[in-house]
Amino acid sequence: MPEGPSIVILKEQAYSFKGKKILEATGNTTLIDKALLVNQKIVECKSWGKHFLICLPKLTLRIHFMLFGSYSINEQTKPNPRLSLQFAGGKALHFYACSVRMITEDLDEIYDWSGDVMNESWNPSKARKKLKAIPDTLVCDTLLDQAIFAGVGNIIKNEVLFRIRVHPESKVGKLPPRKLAELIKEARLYSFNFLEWKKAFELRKHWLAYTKKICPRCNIPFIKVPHQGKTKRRAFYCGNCQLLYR
DNA sequence: TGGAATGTTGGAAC
DNA sequence: CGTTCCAACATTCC
Repeated sequence: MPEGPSIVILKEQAYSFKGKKILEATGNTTLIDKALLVNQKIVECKSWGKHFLICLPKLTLRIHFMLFGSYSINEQTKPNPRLSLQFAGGKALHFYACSVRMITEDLDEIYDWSGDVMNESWNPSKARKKLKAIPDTLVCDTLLDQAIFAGVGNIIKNEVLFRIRVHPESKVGKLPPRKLAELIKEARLYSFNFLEWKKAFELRKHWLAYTKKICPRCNIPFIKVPHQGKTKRRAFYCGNCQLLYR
């Protein structure tokens, strides 16, 4: 559930709770004072990268699903929610196995919306500038850097690199300008494809690289690296058609 | 059925 | 003192 597009889906589902008052807040979270939430109205629902944000008049709830987190709407589908918010008419939001935090600062001070690949104010030139500053970093690590590509996760990383035919262990500073531009463009483009496929419950069938064994372009076995780069995440790539720049 | 995985943090270690 | 490494968190699937 964790990559950026999935959080956008949640945000859109949560829009129907805007203007509704929290009647009760329960759950096993210890990091927030649940009493502060009661009788507060949801003013807005936002997302930044993998963060889901529920805005109340005086504070914002930040939900991060980590690796295992999940949610359900209205019906509680699992035991021991981390946080449950009850509304009138039996409506509810339930969050499981996630990190819940309270934000009291102005969101615009904390979040650079232009760094979120799913955001309408996504700024490719800023991403390019950030990448130029870290030329020796492996591209696989740059895609997972939330300060550059907020919302991109390991599935998107593998798919983007396959699409643009770049070996994950290429140094970002060695990419020709056109490839660098492609990297930035595809990070956003693929994320929106991911969003549409996920909405249609057909995400997996569109995977070309992630968890795949054979390269669909070359028909030869993919290389699988269990813990690649500084981020130590799974990599699936073709040693033939994904070029190594170094 | 043990191990690994769509992720991040915080503190130890160097 | 800055950087790097690793355990911890906690659920689901194969």
